[in-house]
Amino acid sequence: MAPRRHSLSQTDVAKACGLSEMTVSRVLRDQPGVSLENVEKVRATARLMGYVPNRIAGALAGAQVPLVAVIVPGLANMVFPEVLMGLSAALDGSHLQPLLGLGHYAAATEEHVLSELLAWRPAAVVLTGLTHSDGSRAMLARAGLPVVEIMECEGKGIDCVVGVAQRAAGAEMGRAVAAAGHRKVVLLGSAQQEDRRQERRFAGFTEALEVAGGRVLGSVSYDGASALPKGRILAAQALDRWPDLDFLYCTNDMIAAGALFGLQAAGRVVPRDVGLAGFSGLEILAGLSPRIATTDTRRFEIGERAGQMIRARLAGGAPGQRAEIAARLLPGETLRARRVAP
Amino acid sequence: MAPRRHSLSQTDVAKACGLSEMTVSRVLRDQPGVSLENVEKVRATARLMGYVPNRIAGALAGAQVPLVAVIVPGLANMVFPEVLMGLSAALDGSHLQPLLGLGHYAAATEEHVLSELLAWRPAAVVLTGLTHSDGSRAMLARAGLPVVEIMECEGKGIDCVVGVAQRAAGAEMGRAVAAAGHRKVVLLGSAQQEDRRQERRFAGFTEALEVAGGRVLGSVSYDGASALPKGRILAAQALDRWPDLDFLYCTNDMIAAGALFGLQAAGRVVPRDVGLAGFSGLEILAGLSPRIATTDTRRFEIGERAGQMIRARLAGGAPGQRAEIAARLLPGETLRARRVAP
DNA sequence: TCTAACGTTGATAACGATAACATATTCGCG
DNA sequence: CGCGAATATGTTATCGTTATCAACGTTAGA
Repeated sequence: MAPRRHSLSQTDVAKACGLSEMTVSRVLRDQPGVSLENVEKVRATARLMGYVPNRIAGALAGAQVPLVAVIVPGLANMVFPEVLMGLSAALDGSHLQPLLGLGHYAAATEEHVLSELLAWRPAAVVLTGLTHSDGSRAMLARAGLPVVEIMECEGKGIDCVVGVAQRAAGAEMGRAVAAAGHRKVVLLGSAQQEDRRQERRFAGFTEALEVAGGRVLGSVSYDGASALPKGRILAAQALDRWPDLDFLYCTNDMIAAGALFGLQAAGRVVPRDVGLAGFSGLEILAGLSPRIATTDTRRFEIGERAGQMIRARLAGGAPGQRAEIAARLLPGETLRARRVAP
Repeated sequence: MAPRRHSLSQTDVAKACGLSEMTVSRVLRDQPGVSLENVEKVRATARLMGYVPNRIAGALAGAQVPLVAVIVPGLANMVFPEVLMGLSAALDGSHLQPLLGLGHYAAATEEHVLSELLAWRPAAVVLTGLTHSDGSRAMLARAGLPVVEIMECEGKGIDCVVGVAQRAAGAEMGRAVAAAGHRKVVLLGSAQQEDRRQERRFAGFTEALEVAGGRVLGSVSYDGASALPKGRILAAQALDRWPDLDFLYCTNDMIAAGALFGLQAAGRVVPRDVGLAGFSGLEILAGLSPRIATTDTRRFEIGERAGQMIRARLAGGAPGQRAEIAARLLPGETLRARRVAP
């Protein structure tokens, strides 16, 4: 209707109340030191006028910008959406808003996106993984704000770290696989560069397996997005190359599900002939039969914990906090019986 | 190291170059009218100093806040993550950043989140669906900014609308199902309140099916998140109640995949005894066998188109744009042969 | 009665950028 | 050679809020 030239400012509310802007500001931020009478008058007037405070102006004037920059590599596979839900849940109630950037699994892109997000002078930053470009590190050092690195927790972080111990998770699965009597394992991995997490997991797995008398015959990997058909193809390749394998350890559940179909198509009975395990605990596959062995990495909790850490840091908490979320082994039905006959 | 009192402003860069702030500002925004010599000097100095512009200040001074408020109901099922990826792709290259809010499938929450996001005075808003509370509508009217409503496109929007025609998509599947010779159909739906989209889709499906001689026997529905086990349970319930059904039309692919397993567990051959179809075209299930008939709703494109519309509107384009993304029927292998014997 | 302390309010100056206008400087052309 | 146009730069005011400090009225204690 009317030309929305200057969109209803605190000044307007102040005038309408016959009070100063400062008093209005105090009321709207729940600061103490305003008479009850005026608190109510301001609240009522603001609501009546439909006034929404301008955080841009508030941020410029105030000490802190209530924004959290979040950079995740992508949203293609439910892992990071779940993290975001956890983060969002933890941030609810504070006035902090997540500002989302996608790093596309490349440190160079991450650096570019980071500079774009830091331009907002956010109160805190959430990054994925512990590997970042020198440029990114320099920017973060200059900005001097709370940083939370999520997903991994092996290695030195910039500030706070929340993640699952990939190596330990891999090792736990390695022990379980060996204990179930599997001996000749092939790894189904992603060819994604810079995937330290998979690397660590596979390393821990391999070591634990070998200690227990098993052996990794080799690995095959895919590139591109993970999806069922990829797993099927990889399983076929693995069977072709190592016909006597008796276990497939897959880098994620989607690949594992595809591999399951691939094994069945090749006439192998799971887990009698060949067992398999995935990683992530994607709820989406919870109903498959047989239930695939996997490691639940509790992504919602990771996001939630990250959010809590940020709030703690902004409330004056100490830097350098670390939280290790314990990954949970879900044995499912694709490992052989736990105990081999004596 | 040094106390980060005032975090490196344009003024500092200007001083270092021996130029005015205005010239620096112009260079950093790629505005014309600065000598090549000074452009390079400013760029070099800014990079050297590690200067990152402050968008908060820029936004307050300038006409427009380069932020897009995006409210999606949730991130639990890949639909909205895919939309976000499309949106993010379309926004790349502009300086627009998405500011994310979760509406949790409730109009009241949406309204609250909307007011929180509008406090940032974003340049545009993206909302899900065409159903919003009066409060939300009032706020948007007052704000007077470009609004894009996504996913649905049947009905009147606030401003721009991008979506698939749910009714038409349902009808297309209805015709295909009837043409494939299926006659006795049960609907597997979600009990989610406020799901207009499913409602329209089922209505279009039912009508087209009946025109072609088929019949909907009834429907069963679930609540909570959609997942494979739910589909399996629903399929069992449906078989129990209508033993002679010969088709299941499911509200999404996850449910359909579960239903497929449920049917197989009950000894029905798909599609000979019972056919089925899902909805969404979740890439994640692309490798299942038999490939499930579905409707690809092209969510990435929806997000992308929304982003393009926003950029067009902000560049002075006309309001009220509408884009209908054509849903794509993917017949898969769970419909009977297209032609029944003559 | 006077002063100190408190509780409440308001005036003023930032915050860091940009819009709009003003001011050199250079160039072309009659 | 001088004038207008174009180019390049600088000056000033402003965006809407909050920090800071000053000022007010009131009450309690000396």
